[in-house]
Amino acid sequence: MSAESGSLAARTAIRAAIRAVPAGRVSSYGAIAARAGLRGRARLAGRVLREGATPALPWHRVLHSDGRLAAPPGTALAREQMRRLAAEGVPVRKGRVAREYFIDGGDLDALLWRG
DNA sequence: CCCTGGGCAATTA
DNA sequence: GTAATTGCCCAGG
Repeated sequence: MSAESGSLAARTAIRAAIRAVPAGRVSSYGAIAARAGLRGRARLAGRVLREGATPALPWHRVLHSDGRLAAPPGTALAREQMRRLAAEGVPVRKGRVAREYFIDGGDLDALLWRG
């Protein structure tokens, strides 16, 4: 059975994974997708955030594996993301967040942050 | 140590 | 076939 049989199920799992990220911590698309059981579908996670961004969905806690913001600097979106992260105690320097703030420790191999 | 550029692999709508 | 809020590699300064 292909896990993609239900894109809806995949999106639901991704949303749950994002909501599982506590304030003051961030995660990457890859980690979110893996956490949702969709290892290797980081892109799907990004699309879910972009298409299904809801107030209850902490999209601002999802960044690139490098720690950079998902949106390019200069955009209202990036500004909002940096602003929210800083409000939670996550300093953003040059549109980038320190790896120590990543819930996965900065390694997709060591993710399993499902604690 | 930090940053920039370009390219490639895989998946979904 | 195209585009997308990806991830990782290499090289240079």
